[in-house]
Amino acid sequence: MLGRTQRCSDESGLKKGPWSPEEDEILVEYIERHGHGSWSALPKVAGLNRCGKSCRLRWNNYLRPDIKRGKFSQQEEQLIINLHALLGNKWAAIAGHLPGRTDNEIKNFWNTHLKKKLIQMGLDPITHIPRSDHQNLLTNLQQILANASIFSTLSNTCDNTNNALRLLPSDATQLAKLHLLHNIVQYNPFEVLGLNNDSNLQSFCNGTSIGFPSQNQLPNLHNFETLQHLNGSTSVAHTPSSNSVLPNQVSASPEECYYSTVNFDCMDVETSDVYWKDLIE
DNA sequence: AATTTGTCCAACCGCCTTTGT
DNA sequence: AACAAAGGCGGTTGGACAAAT
Repeated sequence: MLGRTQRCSDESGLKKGPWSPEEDEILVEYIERHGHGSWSALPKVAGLNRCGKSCRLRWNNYLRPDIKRGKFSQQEEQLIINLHALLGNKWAAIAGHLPGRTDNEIKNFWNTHLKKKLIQMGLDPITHIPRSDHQNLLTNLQQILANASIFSTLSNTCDNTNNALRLLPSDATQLAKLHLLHNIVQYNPFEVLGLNNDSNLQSFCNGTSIGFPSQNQLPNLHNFETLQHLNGSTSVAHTPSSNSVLPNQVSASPEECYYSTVNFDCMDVETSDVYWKDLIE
């Protein structure tokens, strides 16, 4: 409805722009004493020449006592990337999982740091999957092969009690190849290869299908069940191939964790299966 | 030293949703 | 059910500052 929300700028004489220390003091003092109550009424009763919306923003993004300041930690960075892969640009929802951080702060951090980081890694910052345009194909290839190398190293040095995370070097290479194939054809490679049902996949794994690797050359697809399950059970708009077996989450730092299956091992309790399941439900 | 370019982030804008009448 | 007001959210902007030329 046109004009339903009165804009701050429409209200004559109300101050705009940066807040002065005096204004901050008035706002903080008022809210500490009375709570914010109705934001639209607050400026008048508190004695501020601002619109309510501006006061709410100032309080929520800057003056609130529980706001955490300073650099984002590696864990926070990782969490933002993973949450963004699941939720997209739902900054408020993402902020809900990072105590002390505001949606504005996270949004700014994403736009100035994380987005560029993903692009540098050859990943689409919206979908979190490798970019498939021609300009990025070679970058992708290099990236994927590098990933394969580090992934296999990581797999072999991982905690031996976690068998699900152990991959042979050839598995990692094979995974990289599949990943690349996925990029090129822009479809789920298992679908393209006719491996999207159990019996075909079984024959693929047994090496009875023509021209493809035998069982011991395949990555342990079981590792991706969690993500596959999550992708399949949500309507997240940013998951172009919802039944893809390839993970679409990336680590905050390439040198640390390459795929989310490994990330689960690197991250704290918040990244457990139950956590993610609850999150998207 | 002066100018240009790039980066960061607080704050604004406009749209959508929720709530109250 | 219809409407209006308020709250909430995501996209964008513009000014301050730093780095590069």
